[in-house]
Amino acid sequence: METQIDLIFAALADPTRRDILVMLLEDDMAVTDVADPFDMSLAAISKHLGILTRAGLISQEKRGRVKWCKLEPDAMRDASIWMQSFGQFEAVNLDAFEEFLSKELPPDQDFSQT
Amino acid sequence: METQIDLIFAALADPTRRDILVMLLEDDMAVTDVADPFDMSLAAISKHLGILTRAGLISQEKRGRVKWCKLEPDAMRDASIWMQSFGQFEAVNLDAFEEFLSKELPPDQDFSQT
DNA sequence: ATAATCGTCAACCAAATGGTTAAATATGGA
DNA sequence: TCCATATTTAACCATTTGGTTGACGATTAT
Repeated sequence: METQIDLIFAALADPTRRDILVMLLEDDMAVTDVADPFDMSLAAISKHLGILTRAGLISQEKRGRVKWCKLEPDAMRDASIWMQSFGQFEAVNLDAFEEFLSKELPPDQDFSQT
Repeated sequence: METQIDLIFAALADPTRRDILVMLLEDDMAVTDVADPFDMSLAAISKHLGILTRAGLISQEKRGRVKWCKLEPDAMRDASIWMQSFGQFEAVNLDAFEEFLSKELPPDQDFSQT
């Protein structure tokens, strides 16, 4: 079973898809316009957009014959939070702290006479 | 050409590898001990560790016959920063802001007489 | 010296990925 | 109605991915 975070990281792993997200930062875009700067078929871009959509990173809405792509930053936030919370745990990694202490104060050192 | 950030996001896309990273948060571990909780061959875990290593997310050091795996949180930070800076740009997305304004103040409204 | 442990490597496999081209489906405009 | 535009779908292809098993090299223990 593929979780949402699996889909988000997998989507972000491709440079074309990250570029698309950056483009959408500027403004909502039609599929054709998204495809324009890339040296790749429209069908390929359409697939990339499908992957971004399934990951929840963008949404697509059809108005008339053009389908508009819109950034959905909340989805990105989920993965970002995973990483940041990871950093939080890292900050309180007791073992690393203990190792640090053991280097500062070698365990066999005797302070009882000082 | 695969950039470091490609490798990092691809590495994070697999739940087994994310689990391994969480385990390494606790302490450095031998390959065999990393593999233990997983219902998967040692060789498979060895491959996952190789992918994490190439992404720079962990490092491996062989002491005697055991190879120790160690978390390298700096690498994660690169991808985290990509996402966060993305959020920064989003915060100053002028077009979205303009759209917000246009909803609050319909453009054909006439304030000249008030 | 022999045996057990730690880990990788090679060969293989099925499924997923990222691309192509060509045809099909809407929808909009003349 | 007929043509052009916008986008997806289908079929295909090469490569990558995530897993397996079995053999192997290196190290440690008996």
